[in-house]
Amino acid sequence: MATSDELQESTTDRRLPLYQQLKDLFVAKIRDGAWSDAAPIPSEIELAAMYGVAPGTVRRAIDDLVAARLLVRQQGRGTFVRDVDLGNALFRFFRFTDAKGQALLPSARILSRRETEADREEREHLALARGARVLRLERVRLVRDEPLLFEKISVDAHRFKPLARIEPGDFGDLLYPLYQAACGIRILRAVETIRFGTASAGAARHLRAGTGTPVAIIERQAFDLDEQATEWRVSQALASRFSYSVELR
Amino acid sequence: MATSDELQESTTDRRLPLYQQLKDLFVAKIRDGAWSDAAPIPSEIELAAMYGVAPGTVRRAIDDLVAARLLVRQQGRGTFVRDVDLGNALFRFFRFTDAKGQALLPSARILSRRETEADREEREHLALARGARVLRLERVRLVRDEPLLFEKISVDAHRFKPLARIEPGDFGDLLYPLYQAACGIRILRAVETIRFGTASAGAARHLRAGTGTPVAIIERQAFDLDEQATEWRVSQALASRFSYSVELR
DNA sequence: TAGTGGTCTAGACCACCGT
DNA sequence: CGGTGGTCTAGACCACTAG
Repeated sequence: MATSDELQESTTDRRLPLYQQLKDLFVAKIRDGAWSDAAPIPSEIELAAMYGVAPGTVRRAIDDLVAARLLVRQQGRGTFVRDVDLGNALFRFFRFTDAKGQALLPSARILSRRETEADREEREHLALARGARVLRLERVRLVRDEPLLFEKISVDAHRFKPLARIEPGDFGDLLYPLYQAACGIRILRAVETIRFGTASAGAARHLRAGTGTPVAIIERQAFDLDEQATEWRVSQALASRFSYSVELR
Repeated sequence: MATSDELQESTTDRRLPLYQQLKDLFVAKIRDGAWSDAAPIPSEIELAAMYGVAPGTVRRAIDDLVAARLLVRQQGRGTFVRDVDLGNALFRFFRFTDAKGQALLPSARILSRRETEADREEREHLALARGARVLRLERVRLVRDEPLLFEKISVDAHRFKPLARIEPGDFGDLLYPLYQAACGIRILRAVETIRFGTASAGAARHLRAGTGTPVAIIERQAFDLDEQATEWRVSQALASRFSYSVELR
């Protein structure tokens, strides 16, 4: 059972505002799985009593984590750890659309999985040391059984060790829910860069086109809830069928 | 001088939470220019007294408008209407990068300005009635004096009437600050769609390339602070030099 | 009906800014 | 120094959910 000393004993910086310390503590609970999405987290009044702070202070911390998409409130029911699977998790990062701008619903097939030493580019984009090992995936994504996207995905082999023990056929269509379920890693944010080029031999084969066919190249660096660079992805899509939609705020 | 009756008399729905009504009222003040970026808005305590609510309620409303990028707080100084010009206004919507992913700093040159009847596409993307008139701009954006982007921009001629009286040479490099200064219209949000095609005759000429040269086509629909579709923009960029970066959350 | 989050109040004290 | 926003407290009552 948590006590009112837990805040004092935790590693959070005591010079920070109380609600910040609470946030750090709550994020740790989510990361470590102490709070799961199975049941509501303790009520605001309980949390206030646990940590010896006013309910308004707890509320402020929870507000921030709701804004950061880590928690969801449900009036009358409680506050829950956000389920990554839930709702439109797909369309948060998958921005491909048809010619009319309508979102596409893709499926996925893993082509290969291999552990190897990280190359220079991977070390750079995953903040790894020389000699570190990565897990590399190749994947196609299909819409109505037509290949739309060829992806090369790299992650830190050490952090993603559980992934080596799961059959690629059981990965499912979405990797981020898998990362969370199998490795306890939550992707919160990503940066994508789009440019145009010509298809590599591998991409061309899997996209059923000739080498040198025009493609859109999408590079993605994804970050987890500790802001650590966690996944590096380079995708190719046939330029002739490429359409990508994004909201700027 | 505002009185405590102003909330009751305003058009905001009185069934809404108080802080929501305050937000609506504050947004109206910003839209109408009653609050400008020249001086701080009234202090939280003053606002609470003006409208007969608790300071915490005012604070909640201001918090939301800060999150929506309409206001900025400055501890010890006051709260200010956000200056669109300020800081990185450019890079909020301009997502073009060099080959290394570094943001590019473009200038702009207006090529033409013309008022005409809206075509079907413009009516659709600007929510205009048949027969409505639009102001059409053509523009090139340059990086180090090299043309990077050819843009066709359409806005409601009626709402943007002041723009017809300003010399295009005086428009400056950024349109959204101009929209605000000249027309009191603030762009808050935009949706962009990227695809791949071949250059139109006009675009090719201004990008110094042949007709049919591969280009990236970027369509943008921009919305103002009332969520009204306000600007419709179709841009073309040489595919060979196109690079576009965006953060997904 | 009991318990949850949602709204709102009415203060206190602190950190920061300009004068 | 006085005034601003930043943090924090300690309640009240309402709206919603589940049993």
